[in-house]
Amino acid sequence: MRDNAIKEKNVKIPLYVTVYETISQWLKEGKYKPGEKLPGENILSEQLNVSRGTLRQAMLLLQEDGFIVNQQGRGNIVLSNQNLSRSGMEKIGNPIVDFCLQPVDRVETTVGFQPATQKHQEVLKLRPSSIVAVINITYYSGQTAVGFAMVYMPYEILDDSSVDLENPDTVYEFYIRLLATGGLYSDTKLRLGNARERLANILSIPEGEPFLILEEELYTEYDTPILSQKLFFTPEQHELYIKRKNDRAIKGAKDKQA
Amino acid sequence: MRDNAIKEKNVKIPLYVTVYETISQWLKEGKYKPGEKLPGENILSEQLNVSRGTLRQAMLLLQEDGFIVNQQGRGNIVLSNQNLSRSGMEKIGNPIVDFCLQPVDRVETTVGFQPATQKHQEVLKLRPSSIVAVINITYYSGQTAVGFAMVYMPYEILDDSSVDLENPDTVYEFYIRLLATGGLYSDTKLRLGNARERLANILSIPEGEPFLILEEELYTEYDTPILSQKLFFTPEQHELYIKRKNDRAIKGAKDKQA
DNA sequence: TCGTATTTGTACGTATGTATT
DNA sequence: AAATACATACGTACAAATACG
Repeated sequence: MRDNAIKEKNVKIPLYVTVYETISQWLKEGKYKPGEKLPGENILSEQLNVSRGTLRQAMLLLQEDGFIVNQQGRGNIVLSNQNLSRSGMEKIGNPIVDFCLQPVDRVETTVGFQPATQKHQEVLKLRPSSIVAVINITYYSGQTAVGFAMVYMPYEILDDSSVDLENPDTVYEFYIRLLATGGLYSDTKLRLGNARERLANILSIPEGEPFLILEEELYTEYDTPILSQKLFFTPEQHELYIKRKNDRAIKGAKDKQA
Repeated sequence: MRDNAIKEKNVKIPLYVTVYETISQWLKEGKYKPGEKLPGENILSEQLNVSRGTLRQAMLLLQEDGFIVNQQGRGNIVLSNQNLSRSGMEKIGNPIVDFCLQPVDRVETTVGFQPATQKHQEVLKLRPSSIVAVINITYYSGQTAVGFAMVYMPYEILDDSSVDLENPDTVYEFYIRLLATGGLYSDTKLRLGNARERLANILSIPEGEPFLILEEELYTEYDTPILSQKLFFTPEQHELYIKRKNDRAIKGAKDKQA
């Protein structure tokens, strides 16, 4: 395998990723069933012609994906948890679409620009003279609106990306691709609100009816703010899923609270 | 430092954890400020008298905690993000208490037992003859109830833990400690419900008023179910926070979707 | 119950590749 | 183009936890 990796075109895929893909393939094929133990790391690494260190990097990935757990002295055990279930709110995505009980089959997008308000300057770390793109999106399932989004983004981000700002659909595409970008994180707040006139109209629900509000800011891994948005959606048509998880206690560490 | 690690009492703390603690201490003290680069890995490892591999294990922990990011060719950059903000719904905890706008100053707990229903048998992977502990908890802020929890747990778990089953307060303590245990994960569903008579009474809200319902099952890292619970809480008094995060793209991997 | 074998965890060292400055 | 810095990969050795006879 080491030789293959060298010959392999010029698409530098790390060896441990290849190993990860090989083993996860095995698991999907049922070569090792849930509850079983994988062969020892020494054996596996020999079989795959990689060093044990490289194999262990692959094992780490397999663990993160919930394919296996490992325990010192026991081995690497396959989980049932082929965790096919769709990912939940713990990942960045589009909750209005992802968790809608009805299929969302149409969106309406409008794009506008305005000078950054005081709040935008703070949240998006912009200078006073900056321009902010305002994207409003209404989501429909059939004839009924199931959600509404107000997205604020520094103009520069859209500009740099060579999106056709005249075409709302391309802007929407860009927004969706942005949400799927790796290495982002958010601070998100979820609460319940009561429909005032405007939103009650958009979502076609009676005034005063409750609906869900999600407010969040998105950042890159370097802490650069890239987007601030406010989502409104109907509680009747949405069920949110979350996969919650506790940190695994660091073995030997007394206290990770500090 | 290698010598120290050997002499160090007999509390086997891995060296890389010690290194992690040292560096995170430096960052808290401001030895390196946000935006700055840490010294190179070779230099750092020499300074700390550890191998570069060990240092890199510590760096991994620092990244997971959001202290630094690193980029090939640039270096390890300190983030502003001293991530002091309390953790959100992405971690297992007690949302009724954690996200209540008012301080929760009193809980009332009742404990009962019943044979496992069909649903419990499925969810908690129990045999038909099993017994399930039913824990009901009402949370108060002053005189008003802000939340209510129905917790179902296999009797064996409580039994093994030598909890005084006659004393609801100890059972509550045990439940709270359980939630803080490392290595757990959950499947959680969040939706909105309308108060029927019983809950409307408990939460002292008008019948028909909306409130939040959180249903979840908790598992150990070995996929063993340990608890199933249903939480009800008032939307007016709660704001949920979530830190959402996208997987970091694996460098060189074409497609992790598979 | 007690060793012994097995299996993962930690730590070192070295070499080379690749991205950024 | 060269220097710097992180990324990958190999190999070795021993420690610690678990399983087993």
